[in-house]
Amino acid sequence: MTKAEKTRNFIVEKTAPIFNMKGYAGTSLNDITAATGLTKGSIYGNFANKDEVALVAFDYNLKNVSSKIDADMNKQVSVKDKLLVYINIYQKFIDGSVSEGGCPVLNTAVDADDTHPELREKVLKAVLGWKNKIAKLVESGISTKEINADHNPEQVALTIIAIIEGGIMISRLTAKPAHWNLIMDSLKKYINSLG
Amino acid sequence: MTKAEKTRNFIVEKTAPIFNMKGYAGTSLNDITAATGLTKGSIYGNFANKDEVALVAFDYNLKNVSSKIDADMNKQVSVKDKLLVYINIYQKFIDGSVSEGGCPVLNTAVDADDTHPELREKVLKAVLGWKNKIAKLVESGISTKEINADHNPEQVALTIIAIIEGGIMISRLTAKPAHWNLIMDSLKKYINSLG
DNA sequence: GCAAATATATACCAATCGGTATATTTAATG
DNA sequence: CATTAAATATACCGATTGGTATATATTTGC
Repeated sequence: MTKAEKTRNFIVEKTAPIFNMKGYAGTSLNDITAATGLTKGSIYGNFANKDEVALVAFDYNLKNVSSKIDADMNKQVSVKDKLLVYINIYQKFIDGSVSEGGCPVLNTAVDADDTHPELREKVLKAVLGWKNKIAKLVESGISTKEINADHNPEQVALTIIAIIEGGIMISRLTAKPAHWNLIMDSLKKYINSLG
Repeated sequence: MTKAEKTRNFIVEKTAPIFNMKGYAGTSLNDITAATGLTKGSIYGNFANKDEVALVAFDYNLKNVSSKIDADMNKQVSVKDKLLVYINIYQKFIDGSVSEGGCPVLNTAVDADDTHPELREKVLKAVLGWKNKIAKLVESGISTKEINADHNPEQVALTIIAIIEGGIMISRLTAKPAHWNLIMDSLKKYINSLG
């Protein structure tokens, strides 16, 4: 790994939490230089512009989530246990012990929806990929009779994502872990009702 | 209504959709003057600063939602029918036929969570009030035997809000009405399963 | 260790940011 | 209609915005 690649990674690591907390418009180049200790010249030597930093930072934040989910999910065998992994992982996104600022999918979707087409496209792909992942999981559960065949895999996927993301919004806003627990209890019941 | 009050309302009406779409940091004073056709002097003659415009704009956006919900809810008699009102109302927030930029609660919660304490406080109160409203509705449903007594009213309230807000995030991002319909179908099943 | 290539810092740019003092216009009141 | 009070526009402020040209360090490959 060359020096520039290291610096690029360093910049992304340091700025990704800021973009996740403050959003695209709310994050200034001054924030970026302050967080990295580098100068503007150094930032622009490694990135074309602020947009590129934001786009790569989103990828970083997303991978931070998905890699943890994949790792924990691979430890589980049943479809239902795999789905329940989300509950434990996302809990860490509320207290900030994993990624500061909460879920990057929710944050970026709301932030970029009407303002930043490129960023919007990235988070759109992330949500659709997430949806397909859960849907295929449900399909495999149906084929092994673990899940009742009368369930629509896409609907199950969208419902799970909605509860998680809505739950994150509420729990981070109210800062009450009890709220998260109650919502996740509903999600557990929903997942267990699938078959 | 004096001239200044009219102008104040005018400014709020014109800027509220912008704050809802672009967020606090993303909305500039240039946006405000462009949307109103007024000058900066006129804006600052009616508001102390950008913050005050944003705070009043949030109140306006919130009332825009809640008044419509209250009106439709009063037409319904059963608790379950009252809860189902949310589905029809919020559908209009996705295609933009009511408030541009989607749900102000979701937008402001995500936007202001880590950045704007005053705005955060406002949306926090809105969510807690919403939660209490649904919880009391569920309690009354339990007392009339319409809803099974083994349900936790607060949990039901939080779950409904989470599904709605998560559903809005997904549906606005993917721009697929089918996604909203599938998620709301799950919400209908959930509400109907209450008793 | 030396040269070439790369990476970082300095100093600057025009544009825009939120905000304000003051002049001018408009509206309310006798 | 005249006077006063309120509302709006003009012109400006310093600070900050994202971005760049160029000089200076720092690596890298030989």
